[in-house]
Amino acid sequence: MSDIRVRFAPSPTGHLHIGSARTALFNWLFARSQGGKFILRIEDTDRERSTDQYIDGILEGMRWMGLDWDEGPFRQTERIDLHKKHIEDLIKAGDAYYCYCSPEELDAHRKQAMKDGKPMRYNRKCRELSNLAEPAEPVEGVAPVVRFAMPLAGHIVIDDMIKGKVTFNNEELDDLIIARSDGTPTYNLVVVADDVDMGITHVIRGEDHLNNTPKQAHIYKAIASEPPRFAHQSLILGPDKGKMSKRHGATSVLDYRDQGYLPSALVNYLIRLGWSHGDQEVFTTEELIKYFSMENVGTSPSIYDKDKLQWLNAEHIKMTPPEVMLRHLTPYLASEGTVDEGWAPDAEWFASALATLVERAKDLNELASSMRYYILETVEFDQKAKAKFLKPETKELFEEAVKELEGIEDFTAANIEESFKGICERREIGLGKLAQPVRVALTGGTASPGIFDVIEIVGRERVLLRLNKAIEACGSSE
RNA sequence: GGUCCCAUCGUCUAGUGGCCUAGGACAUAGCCCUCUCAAGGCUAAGACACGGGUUCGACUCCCGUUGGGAUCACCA
Repeated sequence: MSDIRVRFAPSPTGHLHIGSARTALFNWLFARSQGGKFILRIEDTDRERSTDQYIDGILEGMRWMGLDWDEGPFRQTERIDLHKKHIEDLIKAGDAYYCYCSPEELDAHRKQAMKDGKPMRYNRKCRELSNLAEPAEPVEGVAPVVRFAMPLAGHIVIDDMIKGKVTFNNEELDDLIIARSDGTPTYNLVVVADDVDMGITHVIRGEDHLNNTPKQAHIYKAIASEPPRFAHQSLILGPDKGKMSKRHGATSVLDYRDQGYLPSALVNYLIRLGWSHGDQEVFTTEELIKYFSMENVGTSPSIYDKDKLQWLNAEHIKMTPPEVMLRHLTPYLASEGTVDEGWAPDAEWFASALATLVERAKDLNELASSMRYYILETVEFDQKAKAKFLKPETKELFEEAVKELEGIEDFTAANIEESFKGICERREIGLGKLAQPVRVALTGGTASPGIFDVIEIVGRERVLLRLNKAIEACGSSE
């Protein structure tokens, strides 16, 4: 056990984005590998855009990925009194001041600064007016915001666990708003206050927050606390090196679930984007916990590569034990109505059926649809396959196969193979001439696991039933 | 534009001054295996952005250039 405490703090203004999920994962792994605590906090201070529906989605996504939290979920909006107290204290201490500048005024300043090629910072008009000791003269009819008074000179060094030492000049830092004119606190105050209050020791987040860090570090100091350690991970980019967006693939974690990805595969992929352990590519989540270390986190942004994710998914499908796979696969089967949620097949049968399928499935949707011909009573023929293989002249072949299969004593793949090879020898045809039509008869299509395995797994009774249906489908020669 | 970050095959990366003729993986191409589809095996092609230093010696350290990214809200 250690005193390490990290947090994941999503804002519920959208789905659990793949990039946020990666941040959550880094935090979670750091906590789990160091014996620390992982805390979930919902940053819902943006009342306009936050919804409970998004919160539910985020929690669902995290549960699906297996990112369990030790404390929370806390909601920032429930902690608003604490935040307000901090703001009052800051004002009293002279670290913050009221600002009566109107949004229009500010906007005009920004535009002018942009035009002049100057930094777009607040001009600190009200700070000078208030001289920090006394509040600025209230302006009639204007509800003020509260700004944090940044140091005007000197510099601050952030010793980032990933990026190393990053230096910022204090004069570059803006007097950011910590309370809106309606009195509600804003993000930069709230994160710091909550992180202090929750005893967060390490802040691991996306690189897009790096520029906020010096400002927050000063707020930490002002509310009498040492800043935590920071670790800023690089971002995930789309294939065009721009921001990862829907054009590049799914951005919501739950979409990956729906597309048939195994959570362990997504986790594996996401962590390998910017972290490595020698030449190893495939990791179980347990291995990740064992090997994860901040030192091996990369510094450069990485591009999302769907192909590699897909490959990893296939690898994870191959290595997931049957009993775990059953749990993951059932919802996909159930959504097609193939089985119901409580499906409990014979464990041995399921394991051998799965073993034949696992080598050829890229995702769980594919796996489920192949599984159907093992589960259902009969199959529907693919029209093209039927036209090509279920011909009148095939009838006779099927009839012989039926007779042979009826005669096999021990209905195993090996015996079935022997018997089928006998048919082919007698008829002087290649195995393919027999296997393909039978494959269509049993699976409905032209691609499947080895035909002898299929026959064994489907079982004699259903095989004969389907073969006879196929004979009917062959029609008669005319 | 200011500030900050980043820079090895198309992509993810190994590499911490000599082990580098730069390794692995995905993707690509060819071959093998084969009852279909996969999986698998083998092989091929493919990178240190550029320019200066430092050093006996730079992919590795320093500086600059170029290129990419992030950020600059009464959003988080």
